[in-house]
Formats: sequence, structure tokens, C-alpha cells
Amino acid sequence: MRKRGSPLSEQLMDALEERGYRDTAPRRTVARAIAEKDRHFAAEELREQLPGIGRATVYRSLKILVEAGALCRVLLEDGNLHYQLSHRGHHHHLLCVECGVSEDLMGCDIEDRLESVANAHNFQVSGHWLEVYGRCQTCTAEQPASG
Amino acid sequence: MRKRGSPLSEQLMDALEERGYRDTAPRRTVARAIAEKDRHFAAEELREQLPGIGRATVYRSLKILVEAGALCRVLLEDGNLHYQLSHRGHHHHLLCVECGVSEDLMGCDIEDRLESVANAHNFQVSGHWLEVYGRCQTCTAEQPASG
DNA sequence: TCCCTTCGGATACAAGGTATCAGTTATAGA
DNA sequence: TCTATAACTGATACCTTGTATCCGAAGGGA
Repeated sequence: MRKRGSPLSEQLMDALEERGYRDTAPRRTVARAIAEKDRHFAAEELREQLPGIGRATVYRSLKILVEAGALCRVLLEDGNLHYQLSHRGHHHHLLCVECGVSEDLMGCDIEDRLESVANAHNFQVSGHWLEVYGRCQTCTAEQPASG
Repeated sequence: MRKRGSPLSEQLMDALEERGYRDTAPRRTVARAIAEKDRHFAAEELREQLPGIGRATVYRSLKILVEAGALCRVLLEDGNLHYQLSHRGHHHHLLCVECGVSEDLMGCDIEDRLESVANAHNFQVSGHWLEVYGRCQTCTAEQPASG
């Protein structure tokens, strides 16, 4: 009897239900709004878009979605924290400072590198946070020699 | 006629003066307090330690010290931002999640790696933010098999 | 010393997020 | 289906980490 959303928003709800969270209308609304985003977004931006949903509910939903691994946090170059859909496991982001688009960075050996460098410091790595800033292909093509 | 502090706090003041900032008593007090820190610290923590200095002054000093490259910002695993002395150029941190100690990570090829991986995505890298979390040698030795 | 600029401290404001709490709803079980 | 109850919601207050404003104070060159 579930009100259906996009496959993506269903995935978000599934992630929550797997963790024992209830299927409620406000969460569903939040999930649908997030599923429609094609890039990272600020919490406040999402909230403004959902005037019918309480502020606390939006923030709570974001928090549990991050915990559930369905969303990931993205640190912008200016220090602001954004959120972004995370379909996959651990990954990093290539963030375009021009247009704001982000690409996932996977299948690389950054992890192994880190591990070996850290081991040289007798350090046991348990996690890391990496964001890469730059310009995407499109923006580079449009303004090839800016700066 | 300058009231002398530790060599480290002098370095901080020098960094400010090089950038045209004046040598004032409150900045000197902040610099001395920072120089005594042996690890990363929160802005608020520093302020509490300096009740005679205005809040705005503490934050302003931190800001200009970061701009001058004498301090660097450290992103903790929980998303909190701390500050830390930065004697050298661009580097990363190995942060111990047990004791909070941090080691600088330099002389590695992470940059080159990033560059080449990003290039494979047709991405022009302009910057990045990397923090590595784990356990330092001491903490690993004390609790070899925790977790 | 004068004068101008920078600085400092108090304070208000802001962004982004959390805690509290009373009322509501989802869901398991009878 | 009804009920009990735990989880949830929204309003709101509060917190944290800063930034902006404003006015008096101080640095520092002429």
C-alpha cells in the first residue's frame, strides 16, 4: 500500500527500512526530493524546497540517510557541507568549481597508496576524507585558458 | 621593544607582519597560546583559554593566521573543524582517532596519483582536501587488537 | 605630537545543525 | 479491526562556529 516514488527514492526508503526506520510520509517526501537532485545540495536548500516538512525532520532524515550509506556528505572548497546521493560504496568526488557538477572517483589505487604511506609512519588507517576540486571536461572546453 | 615569546610564537607573529598585519598585544597572546599547543584544537577551545581576549579577536586571528599559511585547518572525522600549526607548505594529516595526535604527511605521491586519476576523467585538478584517520603507533601498541 | 589607519572588544547576527517536548502515526499483536 | 506503544513529526528553543558592525583605543609614520 506504499505510495510509489521513483526507483531512486524507493532505494532511499529501502535503505532506511533495512535499518529499522519506519516508512512515513515526510521521509518519503524528503526521499523523493533528494532523488530528483542531479548534484550535491545543501541541507537548507532541500528544506526550502519542502515547506510542508519541518526543519528538524529534514535534518533528521539527512542524518539517518547518511548513516545508512544512501547519502554522502561532500565538503566544498569553501568549507560548506553538502549532501549527495551515494549509490555505491566508498568513493571520492571530483568537484567542478565552475559548474558544481561532481563525478565519483572509484576504481583507483588511492586507498592502497594512503595505506602504504601511512604504514611508513606506523599509522593504522581506519578511514579518510578526500575531495578533489577542479574543472570538469565541459567547463575546461568552454574556457580553455582561463586563470 | 617587542615582548618576546617562544620561537614558535615569534614565527606566527612574523608571518602576520610579513603580510602587513600589526604586532599587537592581543595577537601576541593568541600566538603564544597557539604555539603551546601540541596538537590540533578547536577555535572555541582556544577562546576559552584566553578569557581576556575578545571572541572576535580570537576568530580574526585564526583567520588571518590560516591565510598567512602559519596555521592549517584540520577536518575531523565527525565533520568538526580544528586548527593546527603549519610550519611547512602543502601537506596532509594523519589523525589518530584515539589520542587526537596528528602527523604531517609529506613527500608522498598522492598529488601525482590524484592528478593522473582525475585526468582519466578529463578533469583538471586545481586543489584537494585530504585527511586520513586511524591510530598512531602508540595507540596501536597499547591496544593491539581492539575493535 | 598629530593624524590616519588598523585594531579590539562588545554585541548582534547568521548558518547549519541538535535537543526538547507534546501531539500524531506506523505497526505489531490481540 | 482495534489497541497499545514505540517511533515519528513539527514547533521551537538552543547550540556551535563563525562573521559583520560599530565605536573607542592604539600603532606608527611624518
